[in-house]
Amino acid sequence: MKFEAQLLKGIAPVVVLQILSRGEMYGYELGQAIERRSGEILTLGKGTLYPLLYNLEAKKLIRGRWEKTSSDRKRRYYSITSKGRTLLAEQREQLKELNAGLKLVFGRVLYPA
Amino acid sequence: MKFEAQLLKGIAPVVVLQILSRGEMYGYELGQAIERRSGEILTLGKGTLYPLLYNLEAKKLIRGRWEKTSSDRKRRYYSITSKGRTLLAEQREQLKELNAGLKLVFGRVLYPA
DNA sequence: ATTACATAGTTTGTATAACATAATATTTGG
DNA sequence: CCAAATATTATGTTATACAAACTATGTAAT
Repeated sequence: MKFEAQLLKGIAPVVVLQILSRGEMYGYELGQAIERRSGEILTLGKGTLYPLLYNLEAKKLIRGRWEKTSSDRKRRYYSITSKGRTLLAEQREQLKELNAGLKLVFGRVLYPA
Repeated sequence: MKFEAQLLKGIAPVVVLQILSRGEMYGYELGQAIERRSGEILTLGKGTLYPLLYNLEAKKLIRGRWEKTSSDRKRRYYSITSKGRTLLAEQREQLKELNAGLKLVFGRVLYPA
């Protein structure tokens, strides 16, 4: 689906960026937050979430730092970068457009009056 | 993203089923219809659309038949099956749910009051 | 008439998203 | 002490969506 498909397949990264835009978080916490903040509708398996985080970090959209809790429990905290914020803003625009397109196709069925 | 991801990656099939639910169409026509009915927002490349149609037909969600126009121009017309309608109804429900989840995550940013 | 463009469909190869699963290791509750 | 929850890493699989190349016909313009 043209550039919109990129967004569709890329819905997970946008959600991650959106959640991180509110503040720093570590992977496991982020996974929980996605579930909680979406009303238990969105869920990212760890096999999806962690590789995604590595990928976003490699692209410099987020930045990670290690922290040790009481006695050696290691956590990697991620925060969104300015590059990440820029992309997030763009993707939200595209999400809006996609929404408009779906609304046209599915009409009242999907978006009741 | 759990079962929702299936839907996300599977947005193309749902769109195809939705459009076909209004009446029979052939591949090329369907491609045009998707663009037109989505306000030029959604686009399926032929490298995506045709293989998708073969796949949907193999799953008996749509049914195809050949037709020849004036002088040997061949077209394959597709219509949705009852199995396809059942799936479409289910997927629309999931699309609705997904929408609810995204609304919670992105709030006013994406869905202005 | 020839060129060019739109129509119509098939096929191949590629990138990568999302997933399940297994492995490793720590913390907390019963 | 054992089980469950926490926390991260790594491997392998499936399927999407895509571009691009290919075949072929219909039509409009030059």
